[in-house]
Amino acid sequence: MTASAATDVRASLLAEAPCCGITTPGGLTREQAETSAALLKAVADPVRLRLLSIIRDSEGGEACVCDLTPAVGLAQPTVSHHLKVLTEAGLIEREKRGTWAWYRLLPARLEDVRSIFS
Amino acid sequence: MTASAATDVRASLLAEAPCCGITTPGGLTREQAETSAALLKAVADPVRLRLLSIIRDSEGGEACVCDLTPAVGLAQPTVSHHLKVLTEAGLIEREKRGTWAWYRLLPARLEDVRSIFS
DNA sequence: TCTAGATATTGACGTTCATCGATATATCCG
DNA sequence: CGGATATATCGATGAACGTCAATATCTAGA
Repeated sequence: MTASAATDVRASLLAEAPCCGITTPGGLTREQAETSAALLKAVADPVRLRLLSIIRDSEGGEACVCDLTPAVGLAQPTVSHHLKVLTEAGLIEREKRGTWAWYRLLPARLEDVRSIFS
Repeated sequence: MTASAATDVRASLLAEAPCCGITTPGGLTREQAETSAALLKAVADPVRLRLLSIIRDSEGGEACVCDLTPAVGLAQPTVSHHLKVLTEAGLIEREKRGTWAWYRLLPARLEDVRSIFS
């Protein structure tokens, strides 16, 4: 039996299912779901939510690691790790000024998060 | 040294930090962050996003496990597990009719997710 | 160039999580 | 009652994750 034949078999089994009407594929493809879930995973952490919140409420809309580390009460490498996750998700950006690294929100990406559930 | 004295010491160290201005506490408390993160964790999974999507797009706004299991292509206990996570997060509700269990969205809770980033 | 301080990276450890097979529970029907 | 079907629970397993200590990298200033 070929792979596509197996797919057809499953489709027909679905059609015969006693409790179900038409099987809707759902508006979300596997790829879309994985993309959205990856973005949501980046914000589904209490420390990262607090980091975003602190950056947003900081004067000038930016904060350096020397602010963030004591504010969340975790070790500096841990904070650096969380900032990296947020940066790779496109939610914040990093600007190095002198010895310090300043982080700012990227509002467009936060809008992407909102749009997942709209 | 008492615990509160240690807190004072850390506060003074913060005030002395060379790169920082006023240390803003951020609009989010530890508890609020944990509550929001718990809700986000429930939706930060590709399978659960697809389950929500399929339920939303199903006729009558409800779907049974016999629909959902083949639709996501995972084992039935796995789907049951994800539905339990969504139910405990308050995002869906379960109604048993005969042998089948039907799941429906709870829009108010989805609004809670949206409000986290508004 | 050398030292000190700020941040990033690495490696390890314990926990949480997604998944599945086996099994239990519950409902319908003959 | 007994068999068949739908769903939930249990237990195990491997992967992903959060955290930290140690270390590396980079910059400013003497």
